[in-house]
Amino acid sequence: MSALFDRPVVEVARALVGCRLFVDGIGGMIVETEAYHAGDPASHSFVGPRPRTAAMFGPPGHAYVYRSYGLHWCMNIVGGAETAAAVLLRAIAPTDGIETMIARRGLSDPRLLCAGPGRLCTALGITGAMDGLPLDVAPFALLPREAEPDILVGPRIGISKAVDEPWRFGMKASRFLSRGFPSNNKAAL
DNA sequence: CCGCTGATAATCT
DNA sequence: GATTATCAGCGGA
Repeated sequence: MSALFDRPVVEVARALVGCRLFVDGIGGMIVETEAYHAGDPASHSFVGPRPRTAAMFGPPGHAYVYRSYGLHWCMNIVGGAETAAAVLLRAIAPTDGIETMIARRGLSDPRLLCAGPGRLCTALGITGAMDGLPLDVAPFALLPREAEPDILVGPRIGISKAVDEPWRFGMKASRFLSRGFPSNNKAAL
């Protein structure tokens, strides 16, 4: 498939920063990601295939959508050289359909519309009904980035295993990150 | 700015 | 019964 996904998932996560994602034309630029795969104790795919995680074991370029803490949806882009690899979308810089996002989110601060995995799914209208769907077919659209941005690197957020792996990536110039990065970010890789 | 807490349901022990 | 790849609201520093 796409050469984008034919590399270690950590590199896929880095390469997705700056790409653009739309659902029914609503979305913006991906500015924060995290990498997971089947050899990673923090990954949903670590314990092998389950009904919930079937999409992670499916083809690259598809969505893996799951419910988090009982109330939020979170979306991954499946892909990477490892088994059952996927990239969690943690933040998007909104560009298109901002009025719709404001209505769905119930607030107008543009910096908080898509700053977090649950928030961006609400803003873009992503639900479990989209689990497993291909991202190159409507309602989805995934566009390559135009230039390689400066990237921030840090440990992943909200996990209790493999907490020191520097597999979280962010766009340095973005004001739309879900949280800050460690100040001494050496582009480890 | 920071930390605490409740909400809520699939999955696991 | 406990845990979880979270968020919003609150109160205190």
